[in-house]
Amino acid sequence: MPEGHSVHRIARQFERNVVGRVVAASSPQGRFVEGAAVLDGREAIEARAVGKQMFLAFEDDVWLRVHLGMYGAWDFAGEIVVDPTIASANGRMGHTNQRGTEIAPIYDAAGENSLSSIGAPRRARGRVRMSEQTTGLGDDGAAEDGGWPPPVVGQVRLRLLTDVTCADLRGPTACQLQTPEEVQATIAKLGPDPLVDDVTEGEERFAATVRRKPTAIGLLLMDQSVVSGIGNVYRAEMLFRARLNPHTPGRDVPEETVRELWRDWVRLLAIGVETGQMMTMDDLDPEAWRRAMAHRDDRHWVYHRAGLPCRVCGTSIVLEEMASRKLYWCPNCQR
DNA sequence: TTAGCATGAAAAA
DNA sequence: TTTTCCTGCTAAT
Repeated sequence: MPEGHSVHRIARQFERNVVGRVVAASSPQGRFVEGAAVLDGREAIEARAVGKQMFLAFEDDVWLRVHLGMYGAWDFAGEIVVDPTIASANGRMGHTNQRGTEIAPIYDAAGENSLSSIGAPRRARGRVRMSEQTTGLGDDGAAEDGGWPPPVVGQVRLRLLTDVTCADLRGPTACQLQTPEEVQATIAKLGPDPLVDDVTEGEERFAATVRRKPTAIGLLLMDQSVVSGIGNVYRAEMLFRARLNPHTPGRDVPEETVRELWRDWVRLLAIGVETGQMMTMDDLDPEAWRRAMAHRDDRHWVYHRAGLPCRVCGTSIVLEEMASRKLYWCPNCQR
């Protein structure tokens, strides 16, 4: 259930482990057999993330578009080259066994192969390891548990196998092949992404869009055509950080506040990509931060805190449905 | 064993 | 605005 930061990390993972290699593609689940057949035997050329979507380019202008939706996840196994920023993230956390980390080796029953999952928190357990040079990879012929390739577990829509890395995709909302033109069309529909677009131009686009809409800002932040990558957690947290009432029509939000929202997203996304965590209480002092991170439910200002006292004013955090998604906010701080 | 839930979005109405 | 789809975890039974 990734928001934008996770998708950028996934793309980074593909760049390090899959791009530049020929893949063996298959659809163990059977629901992407034709697409897998097209990809099979092609070299991956490029990985690109825009908002919550990832695009993987292969030889001969064949592109794979993946949107994980709420349930999707990529599981990596084998010799996984982990981005060095993960080390700094872990160092900052000060934990070796935290929950909620997006890249976490998981050991199978044999205790040999390591698996790493990015995307859904359901896989986010186990120890974070800095050096991912995995042991236990059998020779090419080995097909037993703990061997190579790893056994298929559960519903795997698409498996991309290189000589040393296995990437399994499960539960995506979208998984399709596209032409370069179709990729461009998909991207054209998306609002600015701070890690894709020039941040100054992005700010102008975002501000111009928001300032002419009568729609509630709480809806606009979730609208991927307005701004890319923000999901339900970041929405709630950003509105609180801006002390902004979610129901305020976009056109009524002061210009400077709109721009500050964009700059906050630029900041939060960068932190999220670097750490793999949705750090929205980044202004806490180190000790408070340590305490907050020790408990999964202490990480947010308002998200998932319905009925609990606001961290700033003590008012009970409100939970309401907005466009059939849960919205958390403080009616006192966010006027 | 089952029901309910989740960091999403497109189609249907 | 409501329904539908995608998957797996967890609390309740």
